Amino acid sequence: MADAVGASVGEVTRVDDLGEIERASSPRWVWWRTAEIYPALLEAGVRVQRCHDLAAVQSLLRTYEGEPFVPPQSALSEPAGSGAVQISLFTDDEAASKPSRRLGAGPDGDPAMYGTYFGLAELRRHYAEQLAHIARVRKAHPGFGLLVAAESAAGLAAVEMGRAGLPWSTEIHDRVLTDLLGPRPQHHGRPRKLQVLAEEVSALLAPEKTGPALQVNPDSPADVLKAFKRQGVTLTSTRAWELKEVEHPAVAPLLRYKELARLHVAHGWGWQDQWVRQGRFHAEYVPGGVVTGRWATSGGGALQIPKVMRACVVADPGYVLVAADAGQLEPRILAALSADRGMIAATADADMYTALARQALGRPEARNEAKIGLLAAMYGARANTPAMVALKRRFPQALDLLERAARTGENGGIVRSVLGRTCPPPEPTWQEVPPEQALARSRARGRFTRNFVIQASAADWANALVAGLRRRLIALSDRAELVFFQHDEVLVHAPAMLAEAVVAAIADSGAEATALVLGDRGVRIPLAAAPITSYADKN
DNA sequence: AGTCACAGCCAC
DNA sequence: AAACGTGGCTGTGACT
Repeated sequence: MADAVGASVGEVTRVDDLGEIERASSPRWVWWRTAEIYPALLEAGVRVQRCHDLAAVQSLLRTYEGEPFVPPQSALSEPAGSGAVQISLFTDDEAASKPSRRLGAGPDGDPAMYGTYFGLAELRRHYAEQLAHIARVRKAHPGFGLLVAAESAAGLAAVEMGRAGLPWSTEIHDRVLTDLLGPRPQHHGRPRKLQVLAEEVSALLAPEKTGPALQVNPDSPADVLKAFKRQGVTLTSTRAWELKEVEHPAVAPLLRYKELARLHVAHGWGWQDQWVRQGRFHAEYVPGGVVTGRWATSGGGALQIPKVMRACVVADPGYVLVAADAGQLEPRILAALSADRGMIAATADADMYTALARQALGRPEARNEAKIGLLAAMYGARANTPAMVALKRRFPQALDLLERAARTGENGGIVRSVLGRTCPPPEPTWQEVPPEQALARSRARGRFTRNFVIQASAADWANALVAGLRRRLIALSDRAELVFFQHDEVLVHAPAMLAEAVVAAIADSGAEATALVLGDRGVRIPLAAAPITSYADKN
């Protein structure tokens, strides 16, 4: 693989030379898409400190500046403090979908060594154009430069995380699955305990027939609805919360079946075969994969690991996992964005919801009402609970920010995160529907923009956290690795003797993210890091 | 045999 | 308690 990346145009730049340059000056490498280039560099042993991901930045700029310009896959580096641009170019024959010219055979006549002659000048022009655009955007949104840097850093962190993998004990995983489901079935098919539950459900819903074949397939909502109907129970869906309201002997085994079936199909042995190798769960992370700037994953479902499966995440012998999450990140972000003095004061409390309950409802024990009320306000609930009314009275500025974001969306406008990420505009034809649907669409758009300002700003903060933590971990040790990141929490796998240093690195990164993203607004975002052996031990 | 919308549940 | 934001993923069932 290393050979496939060491092509040249003009002056020769081999991957070894790239490593030399990186070690000597740690330039900001400029390239088209981190996910396409960086894995090969890591494979060749080159870890990069900084980059500018043109594709990622392009998508940040898209809602500010016209149509995207799509350059070929290439890379160049701009050494710090120098006007000269060192050029290297590496690509492989996956670039064949774009116009390319073969540069020559590799060491063994390997035809995989391709490159593009025309790409570099355009790439440099594109970079220059982006810098100019960024400078313009920064005049209105001073944080935008930070957003660009954090987004690019997140891309590097994501590739490194996917490569390192999350420590995953297949032994514990097998044990958890066997305890819950019975032994692994020989071929595919239901494990024993699932099969027993399925037969029980079927017998209770269709008692008139018996036999090896199921009369009711619990995986089929239509089947289940029909069966309940025959029993005189009318349901509008087979959702768990609706089934819980029903008194029928089949409900309990059906709910248990659904719970276990979910684990089996989504995180069972098949999942393990596909995604876990040599004790590591390797997922592919996609920073900015969500419109709000949150990360997504493609394959493996790393951002939806069920809580019961966290027991499978264990540190290697002699290592620890240092876990940290930002408690109640989104309401703290709301306090900062709105500069609501009462709500900012509440962020001093480790449990912000108790502080909100005390201030708005006069009862700290009403914590849960306050929590639900505020989350509902941030998500755009249709119903107005008493707690929401009380919150609005006590924290008018904060709730008003949400209302204004909603109005903007309802009117077809766009909103931005604190650092200047914009939400996508509505489709031009979004209101070309009957009037009653137009209103529903407008409301839905309002809920989206209402939530966007919070979720996207929280993602800004989290990306700044990841960028700072990555920088500190590189300085600390190659053996302290970021192995998991999920919206507002991080997991670092490190030698036990580095535990305290990692704890400090996380705390410092959190404080830095808060200062950089939210400025000096007096908002506190607690980020308590603690070394653990198993992810199940967190909190 | 592939594609797609939908239902439902997992995470935050 | 009810179904209100962002996603990924899987089986079903209708379709080509």
